[in-house]
Amino acid sequence: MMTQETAEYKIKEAAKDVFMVKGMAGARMQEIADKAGINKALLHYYYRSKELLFKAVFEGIIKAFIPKMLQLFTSDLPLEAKVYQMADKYVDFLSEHREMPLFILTELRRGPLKLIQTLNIGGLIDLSVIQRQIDEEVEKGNIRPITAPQFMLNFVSMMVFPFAAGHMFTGIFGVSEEEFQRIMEARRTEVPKFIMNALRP
Amino acid sequence: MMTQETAEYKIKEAAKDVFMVKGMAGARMQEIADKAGINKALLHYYYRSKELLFKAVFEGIIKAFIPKMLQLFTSDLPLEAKVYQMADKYVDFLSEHREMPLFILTELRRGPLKLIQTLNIGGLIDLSVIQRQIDEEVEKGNIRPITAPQFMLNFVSMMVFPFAAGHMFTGIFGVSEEEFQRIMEARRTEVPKFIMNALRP
DNA sequence: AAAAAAATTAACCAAATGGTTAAACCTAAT
DNA sequence: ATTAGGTTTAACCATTTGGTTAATTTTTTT
Repeated sequence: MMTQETAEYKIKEAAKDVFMVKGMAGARMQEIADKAGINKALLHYYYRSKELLFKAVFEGIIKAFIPKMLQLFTSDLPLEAKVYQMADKYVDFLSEHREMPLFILTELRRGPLKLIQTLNIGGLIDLSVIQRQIDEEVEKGNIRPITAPQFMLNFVSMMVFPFAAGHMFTGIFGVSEEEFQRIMEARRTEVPKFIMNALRP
Repeated sequence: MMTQETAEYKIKEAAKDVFMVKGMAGARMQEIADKAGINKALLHYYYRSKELLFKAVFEGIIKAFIPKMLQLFTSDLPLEAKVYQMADKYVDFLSEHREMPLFILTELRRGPLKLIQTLNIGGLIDLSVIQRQIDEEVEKGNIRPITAPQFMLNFVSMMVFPFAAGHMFTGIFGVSEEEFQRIMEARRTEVPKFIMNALRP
């Protein structure tokens, strides 16, 4: 069944596509209109300006993606399970939306930090939850100590960066598309294993 | 002592600054001219077009950065030493040029893959060198097996991503600028340790 | 010092681009 | 059928932007 064939929806989808690979600055309203199969004026009818359209798209993406992840992170699953589940979700999501990471990172550089801060997720992701969890495991002698920020950075880096660097990776190392996908798929379990190994006392 | 106060040089420096944070699409020739303290026409006098100017800048950056790294990677230092030295170089370089990663990644997405391939570094970085090195250590019982691509991805991810995501990181977790720097500095040794731990049999 | 060459600028130009307007077109209520 | 409201479009408009030109200034050569 078709998902909302309304013009407004088609515009937003087209905009998402274009913004995603060209970025705000590189995107052209005309291209979005073409891709949506409608007139350029209609863009402005539904979304007043490029800025607003972008904001709508960006907000949607951020809202759908980041909170889910961060919330999982601060859940109270056991550390190891959490790592495995998160990796799973990351690979699922990012395989589907490969240019999301690069898009978010680039656009975050110029402004919408306010947005992200306004967006409930801002400022106050509680790293202390993870830190406590780590400390507990350390106490029990299950893992060696690590600070929450370093832990987070390591994990998120290994999950997200390969997708952000996909082009470079395939380009420089001459890795084929299929092989790239296979490698990413493997990371679903390889990264958690890698991390848990690293944490062994 | 002043480094080359010639107009041509000042232009390239200004261009580097502007391109670096705004990207090719977002950069404005006027802004570059202003920043260089010269007339806009002079940009075209030295570098014919925006595209050419960008290419000059981009090429310079890529040429200075990537090959050095990759070459170190394929050197025949012992694996552990290599990891430590690379991490060192990464932190040195990226602390100095924080927006380099994001810049390269974004711009690589739209075209200059040819450039990177032309640029000797392309296509044929020999992962087999590392793979062999890994295999040797495995043979000796020093580390557990891992494929070279996964190893590379893990390492490069942990080194580069935090810089690419600097804005997001400080924004979302409310980490201060100084703290961010301290954390990055710590990674100079934390990441190598983390990796070597993970590889312990 | 004069001439030649190189560097630099102010004033323009054409194309691209975000945005607007007024008219046409549908669709649902009256 | 007519009207009213929302939807869609073609044609425009103003601004921005990369790029050019012709003249001026500075530097180098003779």
